[in-house]
Amino acid sequence: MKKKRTYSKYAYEAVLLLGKQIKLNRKQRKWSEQNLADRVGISRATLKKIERGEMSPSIGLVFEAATLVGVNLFEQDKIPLSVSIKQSNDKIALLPQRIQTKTKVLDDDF
Amino acid sequence: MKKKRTYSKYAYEAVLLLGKQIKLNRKQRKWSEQNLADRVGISRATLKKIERGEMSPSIGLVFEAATLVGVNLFEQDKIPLSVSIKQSNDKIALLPQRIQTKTKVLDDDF
DNA sequence: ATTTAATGGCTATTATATTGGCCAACACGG
DNA sequence: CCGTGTTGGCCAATATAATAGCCATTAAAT
Repeated sequence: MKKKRTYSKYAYEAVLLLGKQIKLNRKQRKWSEQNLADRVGISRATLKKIERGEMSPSIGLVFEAATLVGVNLFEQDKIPLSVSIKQSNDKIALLPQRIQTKTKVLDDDF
Repeated sequence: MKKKRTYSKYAYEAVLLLGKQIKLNRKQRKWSEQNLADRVGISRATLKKIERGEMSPSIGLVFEAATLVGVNLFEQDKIPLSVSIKQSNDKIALLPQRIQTKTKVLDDDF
């Protein structure tokens, strides 16, 4: 029995778009599925899932495929990813390290 | 025995950046790990892998988490993803449906 | 028209992700 | 300072992804 998982429409579309972009770039480079799969180090079956926009493949494999065909993740162009990572780290450091939930029942003990 | 897989530096950084952004946005919303994990419908352990930037989680779960905390995938802002998907489709349609590899040995049979 | 290889779909097997649970450390608010 | 809940790490069990391999179809090149 399969566990059915639900995703938001936006997530579905984002994964699908990424897959399409990979397929497009692969074709523009005139690489066959098998060719790209070999470069990424995965099976052709998995690559097909990726290009089809399925939710199951690991993000590492998807991003690696995207990288190899030259799809711009984050379209930052200007800023290197390493810099963006550092910026995120800095912002995170400014926030409290732990979240506080007020589970405290104030006067709800009716 | 584990199979070791290699990824390009860019892919590593892209996954890591996405994880950082998710963590940052989660904290800005004052959601605990458990809170976000519940919303996504995954375990806290998996969410931690996502925020740590590990390559193994499925792209569906990562993108769903990103979506729920409001991380802009593709930062397109202007164009809806559905439109971008269509554009990709159109471009793909213009390309030959199959790739041709010239395996033909022309005069290399020395 | 013929040949070659790319693509799509399927299955069984193996590898790996995901889970749930537990523990320890500690940050935050009272 | 105390209590509570967050966070981080680890493990065994289970669910699922990834693989290899095969077959059928058909686009592309000769």
